[in-house]
Amino acid sequence: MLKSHGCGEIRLSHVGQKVQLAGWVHRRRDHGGVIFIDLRDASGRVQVVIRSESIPDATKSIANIRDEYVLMVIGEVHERLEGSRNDDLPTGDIEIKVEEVEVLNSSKTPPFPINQDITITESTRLHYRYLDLRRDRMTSNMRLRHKIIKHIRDFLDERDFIEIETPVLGLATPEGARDYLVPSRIHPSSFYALPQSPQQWKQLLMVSGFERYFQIVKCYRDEDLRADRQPEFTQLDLEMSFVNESDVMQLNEELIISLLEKYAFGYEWNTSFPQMTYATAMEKYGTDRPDLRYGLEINDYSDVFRNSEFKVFSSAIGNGARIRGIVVPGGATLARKSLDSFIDIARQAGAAGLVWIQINGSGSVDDISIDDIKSPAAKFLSLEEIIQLANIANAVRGDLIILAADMDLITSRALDAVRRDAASKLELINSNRLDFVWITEFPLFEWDEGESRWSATHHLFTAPIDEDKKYLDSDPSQVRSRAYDVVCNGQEIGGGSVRIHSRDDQLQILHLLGISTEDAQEKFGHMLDAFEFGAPPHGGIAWGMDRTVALIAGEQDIREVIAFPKTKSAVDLVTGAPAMVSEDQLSDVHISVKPTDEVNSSRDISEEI
RNA sequence: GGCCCCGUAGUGUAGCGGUCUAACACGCAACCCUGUCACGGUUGAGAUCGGCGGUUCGAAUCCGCUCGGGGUCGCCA
Repeated sequence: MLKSHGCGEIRLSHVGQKVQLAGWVHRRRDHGGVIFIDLRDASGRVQVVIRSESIPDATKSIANIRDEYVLMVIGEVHERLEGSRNDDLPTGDIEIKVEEVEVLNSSKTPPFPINQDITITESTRLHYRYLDLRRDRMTSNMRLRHKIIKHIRDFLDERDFIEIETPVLGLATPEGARDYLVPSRIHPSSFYALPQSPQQWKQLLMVSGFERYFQIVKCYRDEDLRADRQPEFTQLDLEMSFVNESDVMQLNEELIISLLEKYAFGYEWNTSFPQMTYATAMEKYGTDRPDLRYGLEINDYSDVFRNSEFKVFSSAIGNGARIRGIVVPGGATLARKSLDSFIDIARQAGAAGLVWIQINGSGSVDDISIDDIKSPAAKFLSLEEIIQLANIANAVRGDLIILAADMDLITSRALDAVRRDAASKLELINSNRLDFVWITEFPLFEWDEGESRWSATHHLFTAPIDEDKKYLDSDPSQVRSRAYDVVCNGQEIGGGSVRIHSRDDQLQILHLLGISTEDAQEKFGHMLDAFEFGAPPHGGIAWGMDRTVALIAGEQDIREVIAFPKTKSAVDLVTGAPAMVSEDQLSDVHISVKPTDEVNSSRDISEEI
């Protein structure tokens, strides 16, 4: 080893010892005759002091040392002089008096500062990701990620789970996300698909009798990216036999809480997670991943307007719509601009518009006069209606009521969007909270307008709730599933279900999804066959590890907890992947590529960043 | 694929039709400095404003296209 200690390990107890350290120059302070260098390595930082008089022949080369140079130093640990300690540094009580210095490598001036936490353009960071990862923020995120993953492995190991690796090269499946394909060299015209998740393998492992399996594993989906979505991402995949939903939920709840207790500093959370049905979530929050850190619940105010003179509302109700809305406490002070932006947001979500009502003045809402009301619909609404509305809504003066009239699907989307925007505008979000909730009883199917057929909401191995099986033939929309999602602060971080384990039941679902027996046998024959050999009842869950780590790290973007993430257009800026390959490589895998006019020479920019 | 935001020295920003031969901070270079820790001081170099085209007497500033980054909808079982 080129070092006897880590820079960050040295303490008062080492005073008097001779140590050999190696690391990077984090910062230097050159005072002429004495140079202070904060030397950084993976363990932390320590101040080393170089006096020209103690190393006379190296004086010149030492003066040339710059940030990010790699040094090896030998010296004695000294207690710092009174008054020159640094309380911000764990090693701040001591310093190293250098006797020998060796420059192991020099460094160009980095493209962005390593020793400061400042905002840098995403593309520059990604291009020089190896330097970005030197920065404290990324270093601590990576270490946190490691700790979390290790904790999960230990936790599950203690509970008799075993981690089993499953294939990366697999069979493309219909349904679900677009697959990443890998051409086969040995079998012309045939392709593997990268796994969207090890779903089928883990179910087969249950048939094999392992009973408790998990895997921390990369999954791949060729879909468009988001701040919380990468084309390759990491799942904690887990499956258990002889369980029902509550067994899986309870175990995972324990796991999450044990993680939070250890790593989620500065946050508060519920010690047991509430459960909410999908129907309730949609009714109260307009979404299946509600953010419970604030109120602003959606309510139904149709009764107030059933016979209203305001035809926009009353006729909508006549056409089967409902009037739903939220009360924004203190919203009466919001400026017109904010109110207009709510309308924009609602329109983007597909609503025709919104009606907002601000209630001003003081005193009981029962004494509201028309002068207290500010609303574009003021002249269409009667005072009685507004008073009735305020009472039902528990609104007080100073509040804002936002109403939307449409079919539930539309009002849910619109009010969800407005609710989130209002919460952030009025700063109602307590950022110290982690509010977890289980969402249950999802619909098993959703109607796919584009393809005019039913598709699986969760995935096609999810079991229906027993009492709803009677609707499978008559009205699939009525069938609820035994699926559950873990949602935290408005973000889905995991989801799972109790699975189907009988061949007949599975075939029935496949048929309902429009998959013929023949296709079913071709694409899912292995599952159907396996179910005939004593498949145990089983269920499981998969968590988005990137999202989980980001949540605990307090990061909004999963890129911040992934060492080498891809850009929004799925490009790796470090290596430039994806890129064209040689004709030889293509011919090996029996592929000929369509000539493209604009064979992108788009990689040019990466050189000059 | 739709909509939206961003792109100015190495980095982060300012400038948003003429006074910009582009400003500020950090960084960088040189010199000075033996106790600093975002060290300090003096001096200096460095961008033609992502690219292309257009409007205009005149463009970093307006318009179009394009490239790149990001957000969002679709999509993501």
